[in-house]
Amino acid sequence: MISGKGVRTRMLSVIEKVAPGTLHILKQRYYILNQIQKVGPIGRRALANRLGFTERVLRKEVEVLRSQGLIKSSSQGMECTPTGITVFHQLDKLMGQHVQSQEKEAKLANKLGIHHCTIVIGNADADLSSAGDMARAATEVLDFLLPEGASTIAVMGGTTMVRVAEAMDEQIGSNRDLMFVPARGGLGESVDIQANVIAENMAKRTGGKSRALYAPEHVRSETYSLLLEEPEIKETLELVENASVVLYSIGNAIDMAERRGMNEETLTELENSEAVAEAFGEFINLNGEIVYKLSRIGLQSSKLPSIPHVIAVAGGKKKAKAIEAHMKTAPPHTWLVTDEAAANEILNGGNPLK
Amino acid sequence: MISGKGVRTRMLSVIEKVAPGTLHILKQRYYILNQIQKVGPIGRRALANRLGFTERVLRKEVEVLRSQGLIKSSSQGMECTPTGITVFHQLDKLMGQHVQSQEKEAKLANKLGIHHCTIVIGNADADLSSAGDMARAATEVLDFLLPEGASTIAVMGGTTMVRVAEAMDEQIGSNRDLMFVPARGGLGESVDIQANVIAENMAKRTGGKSRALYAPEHVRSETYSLLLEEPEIKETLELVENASVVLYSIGNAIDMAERRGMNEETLTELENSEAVAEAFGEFINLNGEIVYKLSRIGLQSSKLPSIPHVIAVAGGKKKAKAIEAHMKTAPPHTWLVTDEAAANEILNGGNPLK
DNA sequence: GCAAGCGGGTCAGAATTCAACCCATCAAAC
DNA sequence: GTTTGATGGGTTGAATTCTGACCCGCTTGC
Repeated sequence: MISGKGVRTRMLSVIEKVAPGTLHILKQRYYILNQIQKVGPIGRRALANRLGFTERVLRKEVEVLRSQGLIKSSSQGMECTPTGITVFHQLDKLMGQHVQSQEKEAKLANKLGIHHCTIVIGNADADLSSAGDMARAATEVLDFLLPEGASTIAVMGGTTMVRVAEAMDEQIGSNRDLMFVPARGGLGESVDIQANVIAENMAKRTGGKSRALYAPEHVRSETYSLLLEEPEIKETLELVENASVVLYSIGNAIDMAERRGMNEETLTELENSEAVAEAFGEFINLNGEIVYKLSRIGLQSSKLPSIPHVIAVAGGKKKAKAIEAHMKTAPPHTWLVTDEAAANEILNGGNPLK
Repeated sequence: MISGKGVRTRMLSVIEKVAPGTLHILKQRYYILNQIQKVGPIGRRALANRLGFTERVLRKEVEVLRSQGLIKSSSQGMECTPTGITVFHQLDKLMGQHVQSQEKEAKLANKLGIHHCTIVIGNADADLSSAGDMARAATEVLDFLLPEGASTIAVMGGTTMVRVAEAMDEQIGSNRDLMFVPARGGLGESVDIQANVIAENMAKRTGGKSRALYAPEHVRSETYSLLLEEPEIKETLELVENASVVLYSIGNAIDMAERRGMNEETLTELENSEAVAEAFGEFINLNGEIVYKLSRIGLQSSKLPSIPHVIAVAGGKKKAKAIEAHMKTAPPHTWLVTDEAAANEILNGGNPLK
């Protein structure tokens, strides 16, 4: 028998699939109703500041809510009507797990210019449990976004992704026909954290299939074009381009460069160009500009906008700058899974009280 | 225990309340997916014609659906992906009763420039049962739109509204605190079909409250302003202006004029000005322009855009022209409840095959 | 009385939507 | 083999909406 919670979750999932962005709108208005109800009569500017919205955006939302008779305005500020309170409670049940840290998630998503983010408790730098929590949260997001039937999921490598793979189980694969493919060729990492291995591991855990993508890192351009014509590689690359989800992590530029054993010269180059973040083998500076690129085979970050679902997993205070930089180039529908330490750092320089 | 259907209905209702317009979007895409799946590979123009959308609008919708991986395009046209079929079936369960006549409702709503309409089987001119069906459909729409808690409903008079009142029961009133008010003062009708009586009847049937609005029809302007200051009238009028729903019917201009015993002179005037429809005591021509107005006390049609929910009930082949004319001035969020005879007449001059 | 905070108004530029085209291409009919 | 019709996709300009940055009059609490 289907539980009420199951019905609701599945239902929102379908709606988000058919009308992408609805969940975003519902979340925003949920946060607004929640705050208005909790903080009592409050003004537009104060509320906008609280939720990290601009005044004008919040104003438009508020106008809708008022036209629906959910809130009313007076000279003291805005407050919920009885109808508004009732609707809020229903909405509360409806949204369930999708609104946890609530205001903080809204503020963070807003600041980063993306629609959704999930914040788990802790600091991935310090305690291992929050890394596991992020991984679990990532699989929940995946479970929410994926429809029944066949889907292709492009995955990247890295230690974070290893954890995500470990958090997966046959629940994800039930009623689904999943194909995991590495989003990029080898990036010089050690074997156990390579995308190939992770894709295979995910497939094993969820009862799905996987493909490998073996492509040497440094090749001359003639070899490169020949490689792309290899049937096996070509097929896999097509799968990657048409994937319905891409699952990846964001790293610190210097850490990643070292882990990948890049030479002294390149390291200096990266430092000079002020690279702070790495994702998809691309090193970017604080402005989100690509300053160095590894391996041209596989998914480029420029292709992300055309992938239906994009899930980024990264946490820990030390990764805050990298996340912030990366999100400047990420498409708005990117779903970030992070932890409180990173969130606080991004929002207000690490001060959780502000 | 809450049935699955109940959960779904209530849930969509909450979503529509918080994010008005969502249901409209879901419906549109439901119709599109439905057609694409049923008719097989089909082109943009052919599909747009089928559903009564303009090509450009359908194109935007289709682009969203494709970006979500629900449909794919080839030189033969568009068709559903396996994912799309699965999602459609889920959406089908989800929408349930909200999509009955499907394509026809979409076409009609589109042609009239409104978001929703409900079409019941039959011809209200010929058989009485479809008048009852419309009334029942209207109460269902009301049940869907109304939140829990307190709401004010402004109602008009007329035989159609009498039927709507008869279709109401305590189900509508459960968990709700309803107040029915006449939207307008007396319009010269016989007592049993006056808004006052209908409001009282609705209140009785749903366990709610009602207010009366007694205001003479023809008054000099001094008397008029004095009347508006009468506490009892003033209060009721404020309730009307702040109503969350207005429920009314549309009539044929000449029929209504006769029923209200208007004099020969005025009748001639109406004929000369080519009045075809009447609603809210306002007579309008084919272009939706007001050519004559009864009673200036109460809700004006110009105030409709600011009322959260607007439900119009009118059917029968003879009312087609009136409905069409009236909808030219009605706000887009008006929800029309009509019958097949009127719908066919409006869509293609009465030919149901076209 | 006064300042702070409130809702609401305004206005220009950016972004998006929409209609009305045209075009190369493909498939089926001739 | 050619023609014809329908396909998806591109483009352009008008209309609309969104959004940011203001200002204003008002109420409220000090």
